[in-house]
Amino acid sequence: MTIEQQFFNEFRLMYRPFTNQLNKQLEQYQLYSSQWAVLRFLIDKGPHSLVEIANFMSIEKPSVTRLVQKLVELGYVETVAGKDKREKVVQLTPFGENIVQEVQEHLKPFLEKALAGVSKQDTEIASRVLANISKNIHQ
Amino acid sequence: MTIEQQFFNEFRLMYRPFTNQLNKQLEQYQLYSSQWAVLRFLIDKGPHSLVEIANFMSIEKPSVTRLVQKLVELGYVETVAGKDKREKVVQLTPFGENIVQEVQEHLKPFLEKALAGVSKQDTEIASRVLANISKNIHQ
DNA sequence: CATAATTAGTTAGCTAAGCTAACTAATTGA
DNA sequence: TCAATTAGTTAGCTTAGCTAACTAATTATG
Repeated sequence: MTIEQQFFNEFRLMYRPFTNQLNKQLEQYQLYSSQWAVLRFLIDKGPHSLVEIANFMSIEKPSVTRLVQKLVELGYVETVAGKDKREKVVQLTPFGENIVQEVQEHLKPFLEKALAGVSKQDTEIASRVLANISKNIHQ
Repeated sequence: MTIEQQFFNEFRLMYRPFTNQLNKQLEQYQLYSSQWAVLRFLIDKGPHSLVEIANFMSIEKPSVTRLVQKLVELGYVETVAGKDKREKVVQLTPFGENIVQEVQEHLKPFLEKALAGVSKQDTEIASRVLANISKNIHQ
């Protein structure tokens, strides 16, 4: 087995258990990891349209529509008119911003436990490797 | 954003595009990435029962039943009696072994392209980080 | 040793997290 | 001006799981 194969193997083996555990951590906020990813994007990069969210997350527009609909229902985000009459800009509500802060705090020990025994340097390297792959794969 | 958050962010952002592209690569063999993961396990670790496959992949037994059913249909694997009358041991057919070799070869350039610009050392580090997380997360 | 508990596997039906196709409404460009 | 493009939606499908409830076989216990 080549090192490339090894890497993608480990990647796949980690994905499901991690996402399951993350979803458990998010349950009390009525969030799934996919919805949380949208909130994370909004807090990190500010308000964005649905198409921009879709592009960033590499998912299709209808998927974003549903994620955002759910987050609106929960009162975590709201949509406002964009520069177009077509465009809808999604932004966090004040309540949503509080929730995001709270979730960040709540997740901290979980993420730290997941990375226990891994040095900052190695975490950074792994992070860069993943970003690099995204870049290589894109298009 | 902490480095831990950054890492898991990159992880999530990479997952879908990578899996989509991998599924495209596997299409000509009538395989999905989940089925390919089973074949990979069998070629690497030899014949195993359904429960053993489930444990290794961190998925539930019914999910394995379906994956294996499909692989049997394709003629890539067969099941033989285990030491028990209950146990079914899954093993590659000679045809399946050929296919796995062929797929490995076919995927090589794809995986190399995905990891282009990443050093062997960094790939290894990232690989170890992922394995470490799997270990930390496990139950 | 009989029966209770456990284990391997299956079936049925559900869910998360996407997808494509086809549409409307608004905008842009030839 | 009207054709093409773009933002967003709805409907319905798919992958890759899941849980609950079951059968058949095995193991442990009173």
